[in-house]
Amino acid sequence: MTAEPPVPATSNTAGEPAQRRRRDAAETRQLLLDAARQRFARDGYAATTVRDIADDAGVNVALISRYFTSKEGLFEACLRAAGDELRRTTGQTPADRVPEAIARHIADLGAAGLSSQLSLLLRSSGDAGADEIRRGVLVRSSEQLAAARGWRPGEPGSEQLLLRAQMALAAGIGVAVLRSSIRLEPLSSATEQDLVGPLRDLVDALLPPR
Amino acid sequence: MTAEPPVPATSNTAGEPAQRRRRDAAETRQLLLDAARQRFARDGYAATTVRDIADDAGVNVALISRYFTSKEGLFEACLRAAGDELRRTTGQTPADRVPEAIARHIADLGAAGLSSQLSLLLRSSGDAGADEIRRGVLVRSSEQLAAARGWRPGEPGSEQLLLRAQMALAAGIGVAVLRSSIRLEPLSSATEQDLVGPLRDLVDALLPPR
DNA sequence: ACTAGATGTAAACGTTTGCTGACTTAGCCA
DNA sequence: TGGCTAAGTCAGCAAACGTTTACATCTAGT
Repeated sequence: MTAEPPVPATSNTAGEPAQRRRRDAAETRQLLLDAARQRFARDGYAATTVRDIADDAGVNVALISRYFTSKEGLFEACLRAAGDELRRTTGQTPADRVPEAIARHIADLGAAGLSSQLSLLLRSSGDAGADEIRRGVLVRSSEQLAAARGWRPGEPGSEQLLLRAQMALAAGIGVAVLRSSIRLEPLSSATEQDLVGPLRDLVDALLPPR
Repeated sequence: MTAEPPVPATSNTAGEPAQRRRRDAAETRQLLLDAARQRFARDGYAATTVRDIADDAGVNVALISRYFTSKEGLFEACLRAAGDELRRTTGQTPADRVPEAIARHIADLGAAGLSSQLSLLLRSSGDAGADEIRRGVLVRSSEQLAAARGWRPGEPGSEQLLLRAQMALAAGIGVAVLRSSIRLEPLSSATEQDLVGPLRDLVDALLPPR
């Protein structure tokens, strides 16, 4: 679980460390982020304890407070990371490739956990600050999604387009949760190839290509 | 666990009580169910305390243990109620009216809380029993949804249809949560009329009418 | 009217939670 | 090599949690 073989101190100047340094604040931070994202996405905020996260990361509990101030702070950091990831997808993807990109996100159940980053956006912490971050992430992503199909801010009559983009986003997130958290079969065992077809139909129906 | 809830023992012949009887086990049970459903759907299982629920219902905390054995038992009861409601929709609705039915569920943010019953299906309690109930509800509902478009159990090649039905269900639940729990605008303020069009496009794209 | 049992109340129990402060250890440079 | 600081450890606190226990009060049947 945790026992890492002792590693001699390396005077690594530039190269990425092949082995983990025994004390490395940046890496510890990242370990906590990864563990927290998975736990929060799968079990929700309130059901996850800081001791769970610390154990998963193989790190002492007190370091959560040190690096992220509080459990809330850790959650917000996870949310920001998921937001960056999602915005990268909805922003940098050509309009006709969006279904494939969403399918790739949803399908990735692995340790990288793109799917869990999606599920995270559905989890609430009860904290106003975190809720605002999540809402911002979702608004920006849906706006980027809508913009690819012709939506422009304030333009009359294009409000419908934003609404439809948010529904597409909701659909993607719903599928991700039912897959990775609820583990509904056969949805849970479906491969990326199984998902991309229906997702294309779904996205094209909600946001018709111009 | 053996404790069965005490029988209501109301000798009410026919007429519904115009005013609440000062002591009425059946009504107290229902008050707890309603309050719990809303709380669980909006805040999740772990974030909801039994004291919250009891206060919302205007009832003493200890009565949760009396009528539902435990917090878990109350959650399972909520899930069963939501399952009955959902099965009624997916089962009794003509195939071409499914989008309207889903839209009606999602749109209903009121006290009746059809929307919260949908959101509830996305919430996990961490308990194996509750998870099994929820999975059963979702499986049966998606099977009914798929059957309306030609799916038959075990029929080769129709597995795709079940997968698509589950994705449609996931989409509906995702929209419900983003609306009622996350309160994402403009999705949250959209009316039933705003929702039914996109939902029809979505359902028809995933499950083409035969 | 009386009583037994159903219904509701109040207070506390033991556990788990997030978080903190004092402490120890490792890494780095003079 | 010493020593200073960053990084990590440890034990424990106060609050909140679900649940239980002992008690009070209402209702229905006789």
